[in-house]
Amino acid sequence: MLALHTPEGTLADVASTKLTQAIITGELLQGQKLNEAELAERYGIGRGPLREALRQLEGMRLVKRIPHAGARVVMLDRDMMADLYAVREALEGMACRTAALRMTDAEIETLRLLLEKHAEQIEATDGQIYVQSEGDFDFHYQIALGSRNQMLIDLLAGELYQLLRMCRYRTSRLSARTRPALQQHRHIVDALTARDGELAEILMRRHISGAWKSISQMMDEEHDSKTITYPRSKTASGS
Amino acid sequence: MLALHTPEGTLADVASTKLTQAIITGELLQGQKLNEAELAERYGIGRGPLREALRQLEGMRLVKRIPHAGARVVMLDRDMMADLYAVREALEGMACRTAALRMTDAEIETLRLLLEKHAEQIEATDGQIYVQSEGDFDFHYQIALGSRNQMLIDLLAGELYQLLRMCRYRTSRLSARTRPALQQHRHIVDALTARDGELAEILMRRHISGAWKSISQMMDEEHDSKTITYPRSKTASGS
DNA sequence: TGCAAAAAGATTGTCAACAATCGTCGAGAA
DNA sequence: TTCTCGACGATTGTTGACAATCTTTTTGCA
Repeated sequence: MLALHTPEGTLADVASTKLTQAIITGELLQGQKLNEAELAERYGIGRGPLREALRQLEGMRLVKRIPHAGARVVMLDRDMMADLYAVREALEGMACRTAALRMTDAEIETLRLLLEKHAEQIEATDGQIYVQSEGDFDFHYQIALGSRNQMLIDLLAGELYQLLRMCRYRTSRLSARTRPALQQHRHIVDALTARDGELAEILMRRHISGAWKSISQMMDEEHDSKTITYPRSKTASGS
Repeated sequence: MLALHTPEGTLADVASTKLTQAIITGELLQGQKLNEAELAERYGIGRGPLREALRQLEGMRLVKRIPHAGARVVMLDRDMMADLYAVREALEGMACRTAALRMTDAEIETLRLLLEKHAEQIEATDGQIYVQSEGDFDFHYQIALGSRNQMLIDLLAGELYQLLRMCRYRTSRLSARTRPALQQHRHIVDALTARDGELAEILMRRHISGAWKSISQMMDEEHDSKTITYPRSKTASGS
């Protein structure tokens, strides 16, 4: 009983978790075709459970299935990321406003301590850790929990955050705004402490839209240097 | 080639659609155990596709699966409905604000015509149709489409609206606010026409939170008359 | 009589083979 | 040479049987 060989119960759920990880880390590339037989082989399971896992990932918007044509890893292009951040802003803004009313004093205090830990990590690694690590998600996740809205929690934790982590892996070395982000987090906690829901929402929305502006801008620059513009006309795309 | 016998391609997708309908209409009761073999028999398919359909419904939050214990229809209790309406308010408010900027004049005009059709139906049926029918969803769905945010559209159309329709079937005869609702819809279209995103958002949020207050209040009254309070103490609950 | 444990039954999870469908490659005609 | 049609191969969709797990019933003991 040293180590339970499967983190969750069924093979389909295990496969679902592993696939999620593989997609987020980029081990499975964006737009890549997912061959059922090959994946089943790789994870040592039958195609039945694997298909169930794919259906689950489809629900999380990590893969797109087309009947009789197979599943592909979702293409997280710029438009989709923009949509994602817009939805996230609305949802987390609401979470923050609600959390200001419903979180216990103890929970808010825990949040503040969490930020202190983050601050230490930032100093220790000179600004590297905060954004890259999952630490940032802890903060946002704790606030989602604080809203006491189970549907909102599921929505954020189950779907949006997976896509968001996928964004991060793609753009991790682009954005290095760890210190301003931490400062914004601190201000949010202050608003929560003051039980000022409206302010907390505004700060959270600004925090998220700021993050998007930063990422968006960095993508522009990256884009210009590489010039991977998608072919807008069909000028001999074959060769 | 008169009629394609299956609306969608795979059996799993067909089953998914049928199950969704069965759950929403209450043919499958809330909290009811879903026996795989029995359902597969009923729909004339194997258990494989049926299990995939269940996994898909789980993603839509219409059923809750527990490993090795089967799937049950979700319990749409009052708390969950409150959560649902809160999330919906945030999401549709955002959709409305964005739609005010992105919808074409033609689309807004179409919306207005839609409302006129609704008005006729209301007069013809003396206030019955509007809320009960899917007509209301058309309006909200069109605005979601107008946001041009695919993620938001999927979220609303694919998940929240199903649950919402489930609410309706449970509380359809409770709420009869068809005329005020139509009037609110008209004001929203006016705001869209004026391209006033902020006002459009406010009006939509008020519309939705008003709907929830109405439903919530009616549930209270229904509740009091029936007195189905959950047992708060264990006073011989067995008999 | 009441409780606990074990066996029986039912249900879910998994697999491997079969059928249906789609994409591709090549042959033939314009 | 290029387009179309048809056959082949590969992949997905589906099924039924088997294994693992949970639930219920029954039996034995205190």
